[in-house]
Amino acid sequence: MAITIKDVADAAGVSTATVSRALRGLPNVDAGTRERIQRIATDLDYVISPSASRLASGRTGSIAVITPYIARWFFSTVLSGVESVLQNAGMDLLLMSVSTPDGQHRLPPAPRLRRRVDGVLIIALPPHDQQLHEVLALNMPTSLIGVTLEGIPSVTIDDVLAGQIATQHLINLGHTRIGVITGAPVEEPFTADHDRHRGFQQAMNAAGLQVDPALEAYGYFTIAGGEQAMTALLTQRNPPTAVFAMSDEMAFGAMKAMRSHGLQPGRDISLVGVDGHDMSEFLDLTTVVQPVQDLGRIAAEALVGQLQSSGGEAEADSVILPTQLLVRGSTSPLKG
Amino acid sequence: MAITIKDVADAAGVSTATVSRALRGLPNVDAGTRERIQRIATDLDYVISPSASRLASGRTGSIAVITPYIARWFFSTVLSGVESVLQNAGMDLLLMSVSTPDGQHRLPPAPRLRRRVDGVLIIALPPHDQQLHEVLALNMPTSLIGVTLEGIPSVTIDDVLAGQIATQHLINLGHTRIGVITGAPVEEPFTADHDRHRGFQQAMNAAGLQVDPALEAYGYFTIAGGEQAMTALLTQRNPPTAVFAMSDEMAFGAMKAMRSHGLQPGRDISLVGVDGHDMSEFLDLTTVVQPVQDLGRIAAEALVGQLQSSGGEAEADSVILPTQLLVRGSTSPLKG
DNA sequence: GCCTTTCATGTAACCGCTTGTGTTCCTCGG
DNA sequence: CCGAGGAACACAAGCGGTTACATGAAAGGC
Repeated sequence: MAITIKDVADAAGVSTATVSRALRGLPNVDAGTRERIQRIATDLDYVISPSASRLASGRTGSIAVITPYIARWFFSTVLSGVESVLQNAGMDLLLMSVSTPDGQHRLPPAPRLRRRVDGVLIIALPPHDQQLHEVLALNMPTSLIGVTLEGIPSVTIDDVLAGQIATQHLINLGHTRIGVITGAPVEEPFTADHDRHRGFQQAMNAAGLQVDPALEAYGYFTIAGGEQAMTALLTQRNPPTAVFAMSDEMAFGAMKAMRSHGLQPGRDISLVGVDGHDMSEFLDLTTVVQPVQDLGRIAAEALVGQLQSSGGEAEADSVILPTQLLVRGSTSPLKG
Repeated sequence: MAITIKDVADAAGVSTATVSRALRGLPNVDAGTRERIQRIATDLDYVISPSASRLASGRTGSIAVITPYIARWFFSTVLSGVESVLQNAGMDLLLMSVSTPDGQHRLPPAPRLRRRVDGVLIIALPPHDQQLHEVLALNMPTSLIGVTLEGIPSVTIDDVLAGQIATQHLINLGHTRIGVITGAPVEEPFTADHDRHRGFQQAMNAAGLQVDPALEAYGYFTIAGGEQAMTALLTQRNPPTAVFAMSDEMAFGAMKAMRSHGLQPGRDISLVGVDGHDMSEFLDLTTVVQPVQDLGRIAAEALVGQLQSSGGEAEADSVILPTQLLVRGSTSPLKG
């Protein structure tokens, strides 16, 4: 059997209680004793049993990250931000994905959370998602990333603003027939989606421009979806001269569609995305950059902080991180 | 306090032992009793305490996934495959990244593994990586993904073959001056890297072609690295007519470099990658597709299987998954 | 009809740590 | 010189399950 706290205690000639306190840095332990215990623990190659510690203390020292997708750029990038914080905090990161409309059958996450984690981080689940609410009903410390919900701490960007900035950029370039590639149909008012669209409309209205319903298409936040959406826009009787894609990946798809139609992004049609995806630079895509990794990092820090000062209820504050328009070659002034 | 197994036992008028057996599906429990207990447990909204269960049983029901990168395509895609399997198996997935040569300071994973997980999945750590060996020294059930190591179960593709296939494709198209963009310098014989290079050499030799050392460049498996490498190749006095990039992402970078030099992939220079990256179709890149998600899925299945039939030592078998050349527009016959 | 199995369940000893409640021994002010 | 206060530890009762072993009843064999 592996060696236990008892072995350390015996070797040090103290009680297990003292070892426990010494090793965890609690007060009321003589400096010399503590040092000796630490040395002995090291010598004995002692490792605390997390299960025992958790059972006794009631804290699990781990937090769950719930996400609809793992392999998509946005989500994995957020995840990497979260991971770095949790690693530094010495907490375990339990990763679990949830079923998505298009996805396979997955177990709902809520039952697997109870008694298993101290807190939950949820990445971009739509605000009315059932599984999201099941998790919230658990009433454990939770932080949302990329979505806001009344009363729940969250970290996001200002999606309305992002939509405005992108659209305004196109307007500034002289475009008036501006198309938009959104995520999913309105049945699914995914916050980012919805808010960016509002920003789009506000910018258009402010400029006195019409939003032509024929110039809206759904791209479902995927490359393939963006391609289809752009194809739909291009086959209009009167295609747009500029397009706002609500994510870079959809913009990539849109670029492909443009090329298939013999059009060149930035020359024949202007295109702006949102994200600051790794590949956007490579593809010379103008985009509204959001600090994706920071989204995860800051949410994780907030949650860890709340758990550690676990005394009072955390004031459910929502953090809003800044975005930045990055102009590249995919947008250019409207020609003649 | 949350309700415990004791409460269920009392409500059912049986002992906690019976509840434990009934709920876990162990034999020697009357069907009626089991059913009644299950119903009561559900009614009471009972959830087992993982910590208690783990402490008592000695099994943690969780496995760690160790990876150098979380946000890169290959790694997050493997991870998604792993996650789906573990979720179905009802196991917890602990995600931890390790320090990389270029990375920040991170705690070594080995100490955090002991007594905390039942098994470990390691994604593409170089075979001689110190942290890898620290983990292996723990001597717990482990499976490698994307790397092979004598005596350790692993799931990979045949990287030599992948290198051959890619190179042979270029040779078949009539190319003779073939450049190669590898990962890191030989100090770091990352398996995939090294093996793909061997495949490259074998194909070249078999065709009686010279491998010009001047036509080798390091791309470090990143887009930016690929771009630099390609730039280096293009500024040779006698540039290659075709290039084998050992990963799609490096190939993307290479494409960018080519465009910067006014060259078009597939017309002026042929380019083939390895991976089957999401974006490769979009960029019309010829590539050797590997089943990345399956890599993770199969490794996870093997590990879970080993843990469940935990009796005998698992025969440390290495699974090799097939690859497939996907010819697209980035490669074409050598022009007169 | 008696003895051996087999099945269903109970009993209770852990699993390894945390923490509230003592107990001792100093230190210090008055 | 005495009592109060506090620092440094020890004690021991959990935390909530699991599981080896014991028990009793029903079933089966001869």
